[in-house]
Amino acid sequence: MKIVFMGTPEFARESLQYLYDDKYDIAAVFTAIDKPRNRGMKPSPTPVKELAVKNNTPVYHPIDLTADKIKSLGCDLIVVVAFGEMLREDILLTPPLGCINIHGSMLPKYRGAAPIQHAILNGDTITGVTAQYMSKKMDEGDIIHIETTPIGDDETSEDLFSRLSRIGGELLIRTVFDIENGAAPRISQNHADATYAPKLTKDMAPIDFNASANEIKNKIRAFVPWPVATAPIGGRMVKVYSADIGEKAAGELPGKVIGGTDRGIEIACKDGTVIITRLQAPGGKILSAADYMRGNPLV
RNA sequence: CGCGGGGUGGAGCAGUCCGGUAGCUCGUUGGGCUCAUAACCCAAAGGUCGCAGGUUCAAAUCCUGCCCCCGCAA
Repeated sequence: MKIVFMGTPEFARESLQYLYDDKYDIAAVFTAIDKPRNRGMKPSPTPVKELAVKNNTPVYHPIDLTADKIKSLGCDLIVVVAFGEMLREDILLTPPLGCINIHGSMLPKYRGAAPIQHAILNGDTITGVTAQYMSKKMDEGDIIHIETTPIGDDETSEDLFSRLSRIGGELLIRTVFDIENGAAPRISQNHADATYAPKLTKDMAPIDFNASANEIKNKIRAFVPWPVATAPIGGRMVKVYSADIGEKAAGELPGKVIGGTDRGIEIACKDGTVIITRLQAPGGKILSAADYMRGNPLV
């Protein structure tokens, strides 16, 4: 079983690690080009590239991605996990066993770039990982397996990412095994139930306090570790990393900083209050609300 | 050489522009008050002001070099 793996971020790295651990023959890895990242903006390799190099696997970039190239690699199967590039149809048709993808939601829910964040943003209590055969259109392929998992009340996208990346890795192994043995199901999606999960952007970060406490808390959880929800406190925008729902009834003007308690910084919203418990001032570290309040004004 | 913010008792910050005995909130320790308290009152301890060099009668503060942390990019 010879596999070509395509992926870019941490989430994909985990899946690739599972393939290595199970001794699959990785003919080549495709990943995004080294991009300027981190402080200093120096070009650095993607997590997938780092792992591939460590395992002496040839690394290619999207510019090398042609059907001829895939043919020359002689692979049986292409595995795509969070690659960030669409595959053209001629490439999809090249490997004898097809192209499969691991997606961070229960398809057809949350097709698109940010399924994990949107599941939390919407307050879902369950999500999952889908293994699908890839089709021409994004995340519309036939489903092979779905593995579900509950979402915790205080779980952030960061937490869920790390859990789903492991679940995804295990699911991938199971899926590849089934394909190898001709036992993989193929269930077409019910397109009428499809929802979409577009990429989050920075301009979505400011919290709208005219929303309910529940919606605000979900947004805060969904936006960690990026782009991180923001709120105006003490005359500047601070990043909010966690919050609880207050008990007070509605009444104050939404967005008004009511005050600080031992639990955190309480801010009015549409149907009550939210209590910010961890936050980060511009240029500063992430602090508990109690630490923050010792040296920073609330108004 | 990409851009910007920051490093000050245990925690979070002010003071730096305009050099002149290091301050605030909290914590810690001791004492007091109280039926009682994480509340209140009194007191105390605790700091090479990131590191090194320079200027100066005098440097947290001005100059030079370095280290570390945070944000911008996804």
